[in-house]
Amino acid sequence: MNSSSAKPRKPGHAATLADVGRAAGVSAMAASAVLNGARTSARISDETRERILEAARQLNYRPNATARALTSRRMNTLGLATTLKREELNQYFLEVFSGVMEAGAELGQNTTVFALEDWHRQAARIPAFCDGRIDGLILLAPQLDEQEAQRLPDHTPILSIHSNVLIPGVINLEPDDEAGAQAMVTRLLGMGHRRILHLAGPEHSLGARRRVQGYLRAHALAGLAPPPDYVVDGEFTADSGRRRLEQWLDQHRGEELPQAIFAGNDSMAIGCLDVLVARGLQVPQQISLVGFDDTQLARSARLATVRQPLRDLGQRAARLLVASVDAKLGEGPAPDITNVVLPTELVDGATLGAPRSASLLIR
Amino acid sequence: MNSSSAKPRKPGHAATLADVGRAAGVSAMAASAVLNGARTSARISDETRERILEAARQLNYRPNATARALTSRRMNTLGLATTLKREELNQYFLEVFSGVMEAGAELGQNTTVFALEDWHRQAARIPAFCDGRIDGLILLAPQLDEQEAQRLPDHTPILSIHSNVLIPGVINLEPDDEAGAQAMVTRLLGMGHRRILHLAGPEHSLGARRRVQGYLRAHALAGLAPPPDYVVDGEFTADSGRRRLEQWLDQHRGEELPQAIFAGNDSMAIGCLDVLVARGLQVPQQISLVGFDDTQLARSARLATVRQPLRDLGQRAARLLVASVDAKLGEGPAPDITNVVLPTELVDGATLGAPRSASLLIR
DNA sequence: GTGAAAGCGCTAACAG
DNA sequence: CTGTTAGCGCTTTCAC
Repeated sequence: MNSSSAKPRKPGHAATLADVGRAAGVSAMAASAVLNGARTSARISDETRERILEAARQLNYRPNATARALTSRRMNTLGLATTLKREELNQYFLEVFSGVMEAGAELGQNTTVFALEDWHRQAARIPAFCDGRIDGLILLAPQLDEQEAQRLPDHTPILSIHSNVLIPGVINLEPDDEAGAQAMVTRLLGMGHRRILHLAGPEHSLGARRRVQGYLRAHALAGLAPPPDYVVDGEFTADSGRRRLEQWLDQHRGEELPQAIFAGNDSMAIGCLDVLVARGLQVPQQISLVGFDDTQLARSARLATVRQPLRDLGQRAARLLVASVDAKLGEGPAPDITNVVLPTELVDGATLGAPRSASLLIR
Repeated sequence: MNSSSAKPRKPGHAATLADVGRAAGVSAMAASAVLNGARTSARISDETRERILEAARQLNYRPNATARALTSRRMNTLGLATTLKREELNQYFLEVFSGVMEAGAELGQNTTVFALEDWHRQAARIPAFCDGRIDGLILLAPQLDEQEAQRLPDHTPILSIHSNVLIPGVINLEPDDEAGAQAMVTRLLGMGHRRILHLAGPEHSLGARRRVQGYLRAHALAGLAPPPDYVVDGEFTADSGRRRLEQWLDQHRGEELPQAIFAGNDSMAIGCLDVLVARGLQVPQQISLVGFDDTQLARSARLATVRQPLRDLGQRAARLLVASVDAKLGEGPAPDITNVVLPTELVDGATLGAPRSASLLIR
């Protein structure tokens, strides 16, 4: 047996454990024991161990992750499922993703992203993600109905962020949408704003609905009622913000211009800003504009907004999910949490000012 | 043998091929053949096939990706390695990533992201990514020296975007940095700007250096020379843009204010904008500001910038990489491309205007 | 101290 | 047409 010559593999093949063993003149599992620092390795002679380590170094040995996963039932990879539109980058995703990556990396986890075009249309793809390539799955702002939620696989730990429905057995993390919206609108009202247009997110988004509730409650608590038709549904994208505001302004031509716009999220606010600038309206002198989320867009546009702790949400999600995975593999206690609601806070910006005193009509 | 009863597995285990076979009263490989639609399956009786399909449906069978990968040597997953700073989200990454996801998804590929803190310090981690969990790796704006490049594993196809060095055997995609910078500066000069401060990216970034070259060449071609100390190195982050500009302005107090700032990328430009606004300077009436990249930040801040086709870069990367993977597995020809340079284009914005006529001193 | 054997879930190449 | 066998690379258990 040519056990001495470490035969060079043609490029295209990684060295295997057997290769290392062969090169070191030992069995593959002796190599395995040494390279894993397993307790078995204590019972291997120092000389042999050295030879094995040297051979591994020479051959540039890297354990194959898929083979390892097959036995350990673990890939050390987290999945993050989200909708990513072709047209517009999702800043909300980027913030959460970055938190997941960060906390995941600290726990030795990689992150794989699954992009869905639409939760309802593609819900059937979710079980396919849980085919062993990831150990746990984070659903980012999923919109599933009861039925779809029931069909989620139960052999892979799942966690949702900002979910539309509470899914049994699935931890959910979310910001306090209603309180955040209420605080922002209360602030606007406190500054004297009375005609506050709310460009809301989509009808089917629970978070969007809660922000509307906050908007309404702030008014109610102040003993006020928003003007009629002052809540408009949109899509959580800049393009939607742009189009909906245009449309609304066209429909309300000749009426008094709102004193402020409270957009359902930062992207929509950016879309609104485009429209206002295009119409030559001065922000915030003639009209104030605030968003929701506190993504980087808000910071770059100097937008006043409601901060939700997106990065923190992502970090917590990763940590809780890893704990769930550990628990499933019998390596720790399962997190005894089901639903976490994180607080929001108001963020100042250049787009928020006192309401104008003069009357200004939409044209 | 209790071959008839599909014994319900305790949750926590996915159904295996053997389970399906057992439930259908056939062998695992009969099940495999049917479920893969392999040509072998043509030779299985319709009745058996039905039973197998039914059992699979009942058990909610999903083939295990890691087991499959072990034989097929393919995970259908692309890796994307990048630096992600804790403090600041990388918009450049988001754009490219989104292109990779998009084109990858069309080819049935998932995307796993690997975050490095620093290319040099963590270059040694790269081979570990290529341990079978991904089929090919994209290096996003890597900064490797010759030695580190040599140590890249050769058993996994690798492709770089905007690489610092041309790595043998690694396809590289990049924008035409120099031409883009030159075009922008030529435009500024054409509008009458003469004192154009260039806040460049880091010294060790080839892209940043090329942008400086473009800046200088534009001047040279116009028969002009930039004022002394008008090229300043920075870090490609908003924070760096902020700090470096502050610093520079402090050092040049009492001198004439630049007429324009050409930032090395959009993030830096946003940082500059913060400083200018904080100092009460009007953009673009008193000073123009332009960036580079055309990320979403530019759009939200209405920043004039140089567009590099980041998304397209990502898409091409994914397609070329998949082709390389196919080729490696003997399923197609290898792409015969080594280096692709994509054109840039100028993007208008609200931060670019004619140079002020009045003199204005830094204070 | 070290090696042999079995198995993770799947597929491919054979026999029956 | 169907079942058996072997093996992908690794780990774990158990003899030696």
